[in-house]
Amino acid sequence: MNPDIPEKLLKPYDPVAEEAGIYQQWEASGYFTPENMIKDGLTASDAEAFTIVLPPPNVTGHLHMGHAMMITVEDILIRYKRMQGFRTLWLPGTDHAAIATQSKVEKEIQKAEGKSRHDLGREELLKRVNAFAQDSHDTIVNQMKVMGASCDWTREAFTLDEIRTKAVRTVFKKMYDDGLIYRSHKIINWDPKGQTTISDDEIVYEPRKAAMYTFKYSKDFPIAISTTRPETKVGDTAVAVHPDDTRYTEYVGKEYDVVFCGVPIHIKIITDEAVEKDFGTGALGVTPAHSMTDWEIADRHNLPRPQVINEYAKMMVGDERLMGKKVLEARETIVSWLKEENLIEKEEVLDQNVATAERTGGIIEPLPKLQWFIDVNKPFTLEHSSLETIASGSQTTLKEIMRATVGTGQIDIIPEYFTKTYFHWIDNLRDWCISRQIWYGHRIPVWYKGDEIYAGVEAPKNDDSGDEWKQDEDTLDTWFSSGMWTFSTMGWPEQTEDLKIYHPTSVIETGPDILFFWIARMILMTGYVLGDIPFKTIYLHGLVRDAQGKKMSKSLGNAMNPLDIAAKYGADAGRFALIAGTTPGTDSKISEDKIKGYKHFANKIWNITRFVLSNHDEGSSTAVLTDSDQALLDAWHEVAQKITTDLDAFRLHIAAEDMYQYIWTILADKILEESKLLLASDDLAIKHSRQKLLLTLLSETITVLHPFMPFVTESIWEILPHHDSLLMTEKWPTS
RNA sequence: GCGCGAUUAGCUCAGUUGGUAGAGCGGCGCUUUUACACAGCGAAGGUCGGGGGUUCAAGUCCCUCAUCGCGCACCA
Repeated sequence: MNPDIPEKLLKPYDPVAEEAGIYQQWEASGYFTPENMIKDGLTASDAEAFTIVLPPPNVTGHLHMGHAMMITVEDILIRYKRMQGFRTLWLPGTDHAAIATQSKVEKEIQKAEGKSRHDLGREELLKRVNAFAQDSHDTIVNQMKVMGASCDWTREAFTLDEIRTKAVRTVFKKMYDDGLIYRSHKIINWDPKGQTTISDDEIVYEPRKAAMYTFKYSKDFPIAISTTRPETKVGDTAVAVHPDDTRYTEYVGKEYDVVFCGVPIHIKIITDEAVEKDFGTGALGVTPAHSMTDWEIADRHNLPRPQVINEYAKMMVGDERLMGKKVLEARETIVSWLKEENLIEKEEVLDQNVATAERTGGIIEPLPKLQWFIDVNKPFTLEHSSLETIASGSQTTLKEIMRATVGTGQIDIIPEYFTKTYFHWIDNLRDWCISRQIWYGHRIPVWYKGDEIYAGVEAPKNDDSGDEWKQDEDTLDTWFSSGMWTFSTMGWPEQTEDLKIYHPTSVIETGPDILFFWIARMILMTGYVLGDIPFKTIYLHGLVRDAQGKKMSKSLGNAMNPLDIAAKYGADAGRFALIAGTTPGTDSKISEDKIKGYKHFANKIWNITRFVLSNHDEGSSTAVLTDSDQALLDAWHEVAQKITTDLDAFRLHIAAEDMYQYIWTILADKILEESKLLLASDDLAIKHSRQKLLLTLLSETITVLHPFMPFVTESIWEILPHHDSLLMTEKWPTS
């Protein structure tokens, strides 16, 4: 045995013993920061930039396998491009995640101390949330390092820090001045559990059985209506029928006064296209204040919109039977009243989707409220535009910006078929409600004094009049600040070098579940603020499911922690398992068996190294390859070229598979096996040629494998002869 | 209701522009041979969901049906 072989190479590969030390070396080198690569001549100073901003994980706890997938894909792309000589920046950060974080902390406090946020007060609650967020942040950063993420930690950002706050306020003011942000009293999605408004996208529909009652408001009322929510009927101001529905023509335009369970209501019979003739009786009891569709009908017919349900989902009209009752109790009361009065014509059970709040699970109660909105359809002038289909100085809308940039070659979505889903969403997009009645987040930068309103980056100065400016109590939807992530992370509104060099970013990589929440909003924000795209390619990975195909979740107890995987099988094995056999946009299953298989792969490479090094002679370095050895090297180069092509086309899974195949079945099973004979040859030319070939193949294969399995490859690199530098900064072997 | 995806070996999945079906895991048999039993060698295993069409040629393109999943809309 060659005496130069390090002790550790004689044993099976031990990832746990290697990985932490390797990461420290990388970090200490400073080469995650592209400027340091340039300073040391490892990247050309005029190299083209390649940038990814990390989708900031929510500071709500720790990372799960979905994050692990995201980090793996991004780190592969980043390490690949860095080795190819690009000026490569991976910019990390975390998201304060407003409602998600606050509701999590509120739950914990409620559980541990039995206190609500109102018992604590704004200041104390924020203190607690901040402490929790800091804790989560530290956990998350540690997890990312364990996974080998080569991000530039010197540039780390937080959606709620000082620089990002300035960016948020600057954009808010600009939109406000352009009339794109407006305050209006209109119907919104109210979450009675979280005591806040939420946007349409934060609603999750849950299928349920519901009783639908068909009845008349009173014995004398001519038309029967159907509803699953009789308690809202005290807020009705009209009955609408389809204009083509001849059954009710004689009543259209007439008005009726009735007393409905003690509440006097005034009903006008109207026609509206929104009504479906075939549903129920074909007549719709219009409750403007508590139904989105009905609100719009009321708009068209100028109907009154009395609010009858309050923010606690309790009745706010009627006598003692209704007033102050929860909606479900009120429903029972009204149903029994209808029965007593003999007004019910039909009672049936139907399937219905109940709107619930994504974060709290509360049942959404649509009600009118004074809130802030972004107008997605209002024309404005886009002063400076780099967008291909919108000229500088021309009129456009936010919706148009979102539409014009995708699918035109400026922004590509991978997989491509998600482009359709994206457009479908835009077609149905309504104004975006951005105010939230929670405390953790960016407070709305608007101040009030009497009838005066001031929107600005800083609070207005108080004068001597004694009246003080008061800031709006609400905070902004968390996606308002994450929508600015690609440029707020680079220091905007300052005109920084980073913005010039690294923006627009190259790739955004995330799950399809936040295509609308986040991706679309980044396109909106960046188009509006910079007149540019935020990224060129959207890479959507699929959901990571457990071995049975179930969604991983804490409550199911099937969640895997990336840290446990790394401790058991090594981060490399976990990374490889997340890529191999998966395809963008498609859900994948992962099991410990699969990960174990790739731990074996890491060990295989380790053993190949042992064989190559223990058969190596220094004298071989100047050897000339024999024709057959040269042919083997050429064959590898073809494989490497194909892997390069696949990486460029974001076919990471194919590249990974080819790498695995080549190393195991070609390099180990064939080349190493036949080498045993050749290395025993007395012909030094043959022997040295083979030695040189083996060392070359080993160096080059671990170089190409490095983006996928950075730890084991770096570990091997440092024990190969003549290598003082880090593999991480090595040049990619193909053009 | 509209749209999107999936359906390939026992299991998990690849298969880029149409050119004689692939991998991993598992199972089976053999092998302790200058790396590796976290291994090697070998064989087995698929009418690529059903049906129809285009083509010299279809897992791949078109139509249709079925099952599963997802998104959007409706949700009176």
